[in-house]
Amino acid sequence: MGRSPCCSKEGLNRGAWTAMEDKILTDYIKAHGDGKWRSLPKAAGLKRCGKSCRLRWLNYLRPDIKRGNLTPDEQDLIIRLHRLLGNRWSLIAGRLPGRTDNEVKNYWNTKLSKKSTQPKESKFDKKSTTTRSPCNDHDDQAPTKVFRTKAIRLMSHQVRQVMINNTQQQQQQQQQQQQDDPDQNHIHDSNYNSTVESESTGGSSSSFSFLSKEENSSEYVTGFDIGGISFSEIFDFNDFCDVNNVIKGDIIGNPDESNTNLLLTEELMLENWNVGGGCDNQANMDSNFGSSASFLESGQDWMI
DNA sequence: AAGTGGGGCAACCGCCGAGCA
DNA sequence: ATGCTCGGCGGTTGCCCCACT
Repeated sequence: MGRSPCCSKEGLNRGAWTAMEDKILTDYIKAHGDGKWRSLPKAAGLKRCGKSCRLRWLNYLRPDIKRGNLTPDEQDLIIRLHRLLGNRWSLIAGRLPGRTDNEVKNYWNTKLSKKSTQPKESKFDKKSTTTRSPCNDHDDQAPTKVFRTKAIRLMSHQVRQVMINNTQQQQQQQQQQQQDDPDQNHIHDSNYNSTVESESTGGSSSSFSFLSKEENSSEYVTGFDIGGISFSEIFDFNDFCDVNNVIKGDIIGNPDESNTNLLLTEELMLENWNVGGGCDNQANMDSNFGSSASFLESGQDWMI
């Protein structure tokens, strides 16, 4: 026996929403706010399942929904995030302001999956559950494996701030190297006391630290673990540059600022892809993006 | 003009984890 | 500790439209 349906389907409308239903739902949510999806249909006088109402609101009726074709930049970002995150559409959509997971998913399944190739699984995928790939083009490949989203979200409740430190010596080294070769990919963010060096410079051992919410301490802790998983297992410090790019542009940056930051991140990511050796470095790229996925998961929870 | 196949997209389905009693 | 409810997610389905024959 399967599980019981989320709500009785008897007497409920199904299929496409009418303009009247849309108006009722919109008016109700504007007046009372969303949430309480189970009771909402009855309260609003809709003959719809609560889940259906939620989906309709989130995917279509929300005022901040951005309609229309995805821009080339958005398409490109979807491809890259998909390589990083797998079929975790909600996370990908979360990086595309105004776009819904359903829209991203549909777009991927109908268009981008044909454009994008997935040469190999990322390191990140190894700890994942197995799901069936939605992409028929890859049916002959191993099933896509992805992390379950919520397991990682726990992390964001425990860790509230990311601090990235370098020793003074390292900073001096980097300054020196920057003078020697300004084209190299050094990244410095004084606001967050982070200086991270790209692997193209040889991969120095930049350190980074975290402040826990509980401790609320100014002491930085390195080499901590989360739920028995050492952070060093997730991050490859030598390859941290790419992770930092994501942090700089996407996490620490205000996600609501949308395209400016979004594109900035894209440029940084692309820059490192190129600097890091392009296609020859694909394995590392996948590794790095896999590592950064855990940051992406937590979204603005990382921000203070 | 009618039939057919494919693309695009909205909506549904079932599973999972969090929260709560 | 356990069971239930709820919200959220990814996978899948089915309808509509359009291009092509």
